[in-house]
Amino acid sequence: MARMSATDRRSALLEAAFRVIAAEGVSAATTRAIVAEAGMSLASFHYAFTSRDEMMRELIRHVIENQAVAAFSSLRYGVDLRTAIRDGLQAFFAVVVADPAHEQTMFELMQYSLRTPELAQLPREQYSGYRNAVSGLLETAAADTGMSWLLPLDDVARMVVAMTDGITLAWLADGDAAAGSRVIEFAATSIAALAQPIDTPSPVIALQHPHVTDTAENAP
Amino acid sequence: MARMSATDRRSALLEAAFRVIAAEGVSAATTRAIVAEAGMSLASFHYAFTSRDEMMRELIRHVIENQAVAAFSSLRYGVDLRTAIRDGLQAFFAVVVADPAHEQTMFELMQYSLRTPELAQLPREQYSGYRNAVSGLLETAAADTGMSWLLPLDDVARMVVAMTDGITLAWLADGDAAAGSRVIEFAATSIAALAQPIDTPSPVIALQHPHVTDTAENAP
DNA sequence: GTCTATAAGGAGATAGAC
DNA sequence: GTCTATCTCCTTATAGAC
Repeated sequence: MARMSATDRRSALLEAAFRVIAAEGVSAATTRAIVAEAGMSLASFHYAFTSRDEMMRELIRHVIENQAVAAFSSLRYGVDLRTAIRDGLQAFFAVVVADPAHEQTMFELMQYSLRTPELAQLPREQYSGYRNAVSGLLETAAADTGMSWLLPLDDVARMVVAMTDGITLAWLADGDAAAGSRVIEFAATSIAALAQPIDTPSPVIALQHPHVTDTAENAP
Repeated sequence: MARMSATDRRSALLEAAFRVIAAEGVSAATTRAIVAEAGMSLASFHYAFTSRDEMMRELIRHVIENQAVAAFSSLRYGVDLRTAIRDGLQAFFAVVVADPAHEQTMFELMQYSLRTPELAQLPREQYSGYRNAVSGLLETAAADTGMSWLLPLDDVARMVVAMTDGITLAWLADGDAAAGSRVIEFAATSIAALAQPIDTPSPVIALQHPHVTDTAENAP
């Protein structure tokens, strides 16, 4: 193999590892399978990384930082809030359906992190990142349509992330994309109902949320 | 080890396997780890099962058939629909929080199934089972409170299952149980809004669901 | 029927030639 | 720097004593 900088070799191996995992799962991502995918010799792997564990840590950190929530960004203007949310969710779902292995890999890497003590806090950062991205979009969407959220923005984002995860997982399980789209239609309505027109003088609290059960946090 | 019938030995090994997976993940569930957990010798494993693969198939079939959705069943009577749904969701979530390893194991076994060609159709049955169980509860809850669903019951169940999956996954990631409970409060309101009083003569379609995007099913 | 001992192969990691 | 060849460990599975 031609000479490559250590940095390039690391990148090439990380990309190869992701492809192997997407195609065959984490358990199939052996060092041998990864170097074969990257077209390198086995020794090159340990020249670039001190161990397979180190590579997995790097891979997970990388995918968490570079997660493409870009799908959401296709916000249309001049539509009502529900339509904006609906479009965003359907666009996200279309990306999932077009590349199911990618989302499945994200779930697998999350499981791997949760099972690896030194990586166990990464999913927390990952979900915090999801919520931040979604919060920004929700804020923009509400502002553009003259609405304001009746709940803390982060909680609305939590609900949106929960819906996308739930719909994605169900689709990975049963492959019924039409049903996923139907659920998105209802979900968009539900989420839009968590906002009210901004020019309403007296805040109308139409939602019931009498009390939140006291449940202690666990120690992840 | 004392004599055991082959059936008892299989059951004991399946339970031991589940415990090992719950504690350390699928990748740690080697035949050696499983027989150690069950207090047997390695040879006993292959006396009960022809291979580790066969044991995993049996384990997954078993957990899918015996999944405890019993948590939902704590339906209170004499309350409104939203409260009934809220109670059910909070009861489910309390079970998850009390035994996180169990839910994590269910997700891991689902991933394993999806990655194993001959088991790849099991998650479909699993989710169909979830929806059937939830549908029954939703039907009862609506009937008891004099309400009727504005959407196909199966679609409402889909939304409930998506919410529970999404909330569970987020909690496994970040351990914020209070946030999970808050989302449940909002979700219960949203889901209850998909029903209307049964004695309303003219059906009031309050929901917007203009059109469902045509998305073809994938081939799982 | 249940065990110990071992076969056969795949894994991560490294030595040492070039 | 990059390779081939190899070390060592751990895996599933089985042979054969009892």
